[in-house]
Amino acid sequence: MTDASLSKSQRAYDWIKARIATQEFTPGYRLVLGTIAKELDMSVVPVREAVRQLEAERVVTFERNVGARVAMVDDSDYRATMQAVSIVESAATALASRSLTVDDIRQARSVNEVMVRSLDRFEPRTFSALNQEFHHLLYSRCPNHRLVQIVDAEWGRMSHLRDSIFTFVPGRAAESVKEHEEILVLIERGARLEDIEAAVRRHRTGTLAAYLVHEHPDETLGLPIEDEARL
Amino acid sequence: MTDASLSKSQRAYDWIKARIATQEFTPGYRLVLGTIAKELDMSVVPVREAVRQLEAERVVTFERNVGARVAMVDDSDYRATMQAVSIVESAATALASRSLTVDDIRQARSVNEVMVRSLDRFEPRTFSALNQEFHHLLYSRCPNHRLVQIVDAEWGRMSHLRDSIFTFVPGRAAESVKEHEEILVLIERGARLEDIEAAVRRHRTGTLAAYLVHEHPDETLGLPIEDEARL
DNA sequence: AGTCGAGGGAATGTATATGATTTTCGTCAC
DNA sequence: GTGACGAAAATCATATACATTCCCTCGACT
Repeated sequence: MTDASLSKSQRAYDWIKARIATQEFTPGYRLVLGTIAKELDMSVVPVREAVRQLEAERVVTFERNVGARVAMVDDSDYRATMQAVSIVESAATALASRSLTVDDIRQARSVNEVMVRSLDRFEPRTFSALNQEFHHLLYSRCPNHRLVQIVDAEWGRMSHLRDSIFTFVPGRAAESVKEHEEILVLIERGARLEDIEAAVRRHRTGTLAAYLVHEHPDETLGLPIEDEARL
Repeated sequence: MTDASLSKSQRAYDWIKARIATQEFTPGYRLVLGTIAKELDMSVVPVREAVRQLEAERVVTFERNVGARVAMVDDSDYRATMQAVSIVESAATALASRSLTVDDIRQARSVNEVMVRSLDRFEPRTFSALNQEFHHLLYSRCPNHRLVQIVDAEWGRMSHLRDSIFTFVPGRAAESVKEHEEILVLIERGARLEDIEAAVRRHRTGTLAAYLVHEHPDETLGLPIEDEARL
């Protein structure tokens, strides 16, 4: 048993989520309550509860009297989520900037330096993990805890369900680490919050735009390009 | 029976949520599964599921082996949520602006005019409902559906759990409707998205700040005032 | 080919047992 | 008499097994 101190529904939750994270359950996979229950040696009720929790997180989709399957993330979903992240995370980073210690900055810079060095033997998954770590260091100190929660939730969902954006656009990596350093400098200088926010949003929007251009050259986020760039 | 076509857990969900909305269940109220189950003439399982859905929406808090109670919204929670709304909604409104029809604008303006006329016999609840309607008209057309979901969720939670902000600061109402008109003009003119976003955010931040000054003159959102104003 | 109906599989719901937590109450020390 | 500690009981969440209901599939019949 994984941990007897956890409730069964919690164990079921962790178990399912782990399978999704390791791609053992890929998007579209049918989650059958009875099967999972037998596998975990429990009745269906805790499993059902776990599944509905995951539904609330939008990690699985659920249909009445039919069942659950691992959520599909189509492009429009992906773009929408990433744009939402860019908006909320940039605000959170700006709000966090005044609470960052010199040690926080040092840590973030050291992560970014690892990213720079990793550009040679480029590994999208590793790079993405480092990228997430870098950004998390910068926004997680945000005094508005709710903003942090929103960013973590949205980001987490994507990393479970989708490959890293750098899998599709490895060329963006070099530009990305350069912008990271610029953001760090802005924070160190105590730049205006709106400038920090704008810089982070441009950085994130740029990465997303690189993906869009590469994968879907004909589409935008639903707006003329010139507007796109401004937001 | 309310509606036989709904699942029991759905009925339980609606029933509980309605009670919270009508203040019959006030924050802190203990939700006892068995009692609710008997009241609704069903077993505890659907009730339990409904409660956990509400937990996922952060409308109730849940403690293992103890039970659920209607969530308390303390000031810091309230401020954090409202700040998050101001950030996301302003972005959503800007992104929606290009999709608004002249009829949408006309409708919004007419709602705002009702608000203006209601300033004489001021009713915080009614005014707040109109306010929500006004803003919803402007952001709900946002092509990024996720942003709309986030705003709706956060806003909905507050209106269930808390009295309108205008209950505390009725004096803000007049200023508010004036800013609404300014926002409408910006949208009509096809102003830059960043300007629309900034205007909406200032508007919302201003309302929140009015509340803070009134209720807690000594506190800020965790930042020096000058930074506060900028974001 | 299209519709109706039977059957299997899986989700939903009930009744009941189990287990954890909180409260109550009685006893003992001060 | 008052306060504190501990045990027992009540309360309620958690989990199981079983029953029911629903949806989908597949095959027969028109």
